Amino acid sequence: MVRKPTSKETARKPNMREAILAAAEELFATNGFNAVSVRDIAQAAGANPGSVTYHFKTKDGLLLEIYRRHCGPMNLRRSELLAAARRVRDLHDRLEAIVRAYVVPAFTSGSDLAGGGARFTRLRAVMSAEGNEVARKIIAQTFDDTSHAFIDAIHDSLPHIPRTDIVWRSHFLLGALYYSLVTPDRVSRLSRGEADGGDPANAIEQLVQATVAAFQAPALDQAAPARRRAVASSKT
Amino acid sequence: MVRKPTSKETARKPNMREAILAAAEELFATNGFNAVSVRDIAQAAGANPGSVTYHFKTKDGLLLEIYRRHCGPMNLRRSELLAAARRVRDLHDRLEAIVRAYVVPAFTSGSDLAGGGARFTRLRAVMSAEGNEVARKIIAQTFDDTSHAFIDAIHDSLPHIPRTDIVWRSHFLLGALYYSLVTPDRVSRLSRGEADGGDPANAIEQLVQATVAAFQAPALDQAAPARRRAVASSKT
DNA sequence: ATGTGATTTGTACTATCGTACAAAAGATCA
DNA sequence: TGATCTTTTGTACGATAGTACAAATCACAT
Repeated sequence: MVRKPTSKETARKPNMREAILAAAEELFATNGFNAVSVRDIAQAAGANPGSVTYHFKTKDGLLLEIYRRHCGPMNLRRSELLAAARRVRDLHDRLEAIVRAYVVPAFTSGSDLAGGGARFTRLRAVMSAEGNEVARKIIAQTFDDTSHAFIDAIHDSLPHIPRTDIVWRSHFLLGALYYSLVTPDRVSRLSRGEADGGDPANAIEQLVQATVAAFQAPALDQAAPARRRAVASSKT
Repeated sequence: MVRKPTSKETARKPNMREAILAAAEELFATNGFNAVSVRDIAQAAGANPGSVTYHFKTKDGLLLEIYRRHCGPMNLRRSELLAAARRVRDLHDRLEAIVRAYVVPAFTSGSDLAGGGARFTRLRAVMSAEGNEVARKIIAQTFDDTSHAFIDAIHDSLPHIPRTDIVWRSHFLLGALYYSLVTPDRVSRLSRGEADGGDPANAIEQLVQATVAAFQAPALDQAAPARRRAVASSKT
């Protein structure tokens, strides 16, 4: 007995469910979790508030489903790009390729693309800032593997830099990445219109170039982090 | 007629007002604006909910007062440090001093210190992520001058780098700074306990060193940002 | 001591929150 | 067509939100 894919076991009318997910993603990403009500989401999706409860049971459940929808494909894409990057021979080129593999999927603009997309990355940034519990749990258990893989890859291409420094610098990378997606207008404002903070290609190039240089910075001596030669010499 | 400073025109009992401000700052910085209720703040400060209304009128007014309290002193401190940094002769040392002047006040741990402090910086990070309107307004009109001063100073010490690139990189710096204060535990986790993400001195050194290197990265050619030499060929 | 203005308390009001649930509507197949 | 299941709607409930306000309390000058 062959079941038709259109009827029972999947949703009969997936449009509304998808519309709610998209609306919630957009609203959460721009306003935070607590500032957005279920009614706001329903209205933005052209649905009834009760429909949200029907599909996702709770507001937390809705957020959880957004994460479930994106995490897998995004990590897969990153893994593919990372594997390709690791095959680059030249160490400097490899480093740049690795950084690019980390950054590019986060900036994908496609709405339903497997890359995850800028909107989902921005959502993660906002949830992380709000200390959202649901997000914190799913992030730690989903992204840490990927993060370790990237850190290891970077470490391989920069053997003389201690792992600790690489962790810090990749942390800075993620922070810069998040912030670029959260307030792109600030770049436009501070550059007096000369740069478009909202242009993904621009942001990616700037971020990759700056980050590669940051990774290549000399290692910090662990023992005495406070005493550094540079600033003490002439003034201060 | 000489008025005594202790009585009428100031608050008679500033303790409670200060306690409310401190509690609100702490709660907003860790949970976001909307997740924290006036009653939560009052309870944390050992005060009555009505007391918050009395001193600050509205919840927005409370947030506004927190910003008013910190912005002035923090920018003053940064200006002092920046002025000192600009007097450094060696260009590389000067760059490091400038970055340090930007970073250090943001990490100050003192509770009522003029530096502004890590808690206030974290608050700004969270408000920025939430797209808080009150914060957005006061930030744009208070911090942009300082940001421009730093950008100009960095530009002076790196004349061959276009201003646009410097804007981007200082944007990344702020993002990294924010993120380090928002989720310091992530550093500890990813480094498997080898680094303490919560240690301000450590974070400052790592951030300064990585950022100086990022600023010193070669300039991006504005015309063709997509085509870069590094990744296409085998060597640089 | 007492009056006076500044603060704190207690409480209440209205709005909105997340969620539940019964009824209506739509779809699918015998 | 009618039976049955899924989805959508409409509405309601209890909890909690921000804020207002009168009464109580406090600190201090006279």
